[in-house]
Amino acid sequence: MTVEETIREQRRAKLAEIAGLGYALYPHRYDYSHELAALAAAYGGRTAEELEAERTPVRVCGRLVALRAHGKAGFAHLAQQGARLQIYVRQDAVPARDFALWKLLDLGDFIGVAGYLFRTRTGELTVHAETLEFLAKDLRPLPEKWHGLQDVERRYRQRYLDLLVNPGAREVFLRRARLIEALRAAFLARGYIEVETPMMQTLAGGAAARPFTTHHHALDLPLYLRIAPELFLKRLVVGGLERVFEINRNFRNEGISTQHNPEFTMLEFYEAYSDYRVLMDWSERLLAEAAEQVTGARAVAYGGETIDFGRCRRLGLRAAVREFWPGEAGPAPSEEELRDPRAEARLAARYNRVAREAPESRYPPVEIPPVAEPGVILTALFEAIAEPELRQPTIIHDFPLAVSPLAKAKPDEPDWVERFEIYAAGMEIANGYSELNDPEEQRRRFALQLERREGGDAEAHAMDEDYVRALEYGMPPTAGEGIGIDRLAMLLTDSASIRDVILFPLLRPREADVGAGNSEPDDRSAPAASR
RNA sequence: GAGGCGGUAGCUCAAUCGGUAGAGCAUUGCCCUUUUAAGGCAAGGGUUCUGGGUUCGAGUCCCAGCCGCCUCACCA
Repeated sequence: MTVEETIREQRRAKLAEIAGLGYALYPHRYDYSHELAALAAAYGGRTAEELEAERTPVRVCGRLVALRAHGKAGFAHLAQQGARLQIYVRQDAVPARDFALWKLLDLGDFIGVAGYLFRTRTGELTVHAETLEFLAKDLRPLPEKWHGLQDVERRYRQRYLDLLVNPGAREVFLRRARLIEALRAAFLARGYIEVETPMMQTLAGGAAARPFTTHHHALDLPLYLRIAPELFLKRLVVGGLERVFEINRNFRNEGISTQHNPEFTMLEFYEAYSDYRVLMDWSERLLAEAAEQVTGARAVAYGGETIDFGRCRRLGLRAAVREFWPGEAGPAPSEEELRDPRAEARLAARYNRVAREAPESRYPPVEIPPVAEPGVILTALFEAIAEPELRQPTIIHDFPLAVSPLAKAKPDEPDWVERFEIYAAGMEIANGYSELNDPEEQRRRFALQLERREGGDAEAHAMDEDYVRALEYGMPPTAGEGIGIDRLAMLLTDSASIRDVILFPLLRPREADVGAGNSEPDDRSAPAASR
């Protein structure tokens, strides 16, 4: 028998003994007078003398997270909602039955304690127990008490343990919750309404990505998990919901990395009668305020850097290529060169010669297709050269039309669109544009995508006839944007991996864990769905 | 998908050049009525990720596999 099995047997035996004392093993409730945090807030300032004079009666409950028995007495700490409180149990102050229970308690068990407040010799606010209730048993040993749970894999697979023993993990997810709360409040204050659009779609549109496929039995209908809510949200703008936002999951059937999880949370929003300039201004304020509300400051520490959301630089895409052009690849291209679509392949070739020689792949080579629409190669150059260098919050604006099938063209430059992306710490965290609302033009753009799709590009957009029809009913000038919540959460929690800000990131299931947690097989999901 | 690194007791970690797998916490027993990493005495606990191979001898070296992490590719 392993140590763990031994402990489980021992604790089951203790559970039987607890039953023998007459306690319910899984009672239904405990009526407490204070949550632990509230109790500390209310009485944390009282002196020992005041507490002694008041003898304030309290009823508290929580999980035992520290246990120091001293024979005929003992101390323990209860934990509840992240707060801790010490209790003091002595044989001559509690009923004999409760003291027998005390002797049978293990770390991890849940109990309720009624007693009065006092301060110990060392000054700690403590409940002097007068009665104990048994609430629930922990049959398995908790991870070690001061190193916590270090194994990264187990932290992800058994997040409950991570949350239980690593205070930092709890803080990350509290911050994530505060971030979403702050963003939601900001949109509601701006007159937006929150909506939910289909996660299962018959056609996965709104982004360039490979979708997951699924199937509806009753309708015998193949379905895709959405890669973006964009086309549905804009249908709502057509329908007169002129300021809408959605915070929800997108699913993209692509690689996993420190910045990519197959399901991720996106805040996407659209407002009528605005353009991308309005959204650039608004996004800047939104990010600064969110950073401040979540972390207390606009400048946040991230991986040894300080990312200051209080200042957001703006840079054209072409200007960014010029600014970060590697010196080894010769002089940076001129503005005119960058405006010339025919020069793109030549510039990329010049860059690639350096990229291939650069140490440690600092500069990844870019692909140069034999025929490319204007701006495609330039965008690839931008991503290779500039993106990793954009450490401070930066708005990159104006993108090639060829990589933006849903964005409105710039009036003075038909091959370019009114689009921007926001970068911080080398990551793309937002993408917005003036929405294309000309149905004929949209149909042409879809047709171009269709050609690419037929040419083997699995990520090219499909034709969405209903979306074009919606546009034909008329969509006001509109601007829209998506903000990657997970990546923003990474920045605001100083997390190096997206998995650290997603409670249950996707991992390959292990045989021992099949049927548990997020690796649950399909056939077991049916009863849950019918609840 | 490719490359690099890792997997030792329930947890956190050791183990020299290939030579008897250890420690702390946790667990069990005894003592202990103001401790807080409580303390003292004693005890139990190992498929060294899995399967092969080399060797007198493998946690250590070699091969294959599994899982994870990092980098790259794809992407947001």
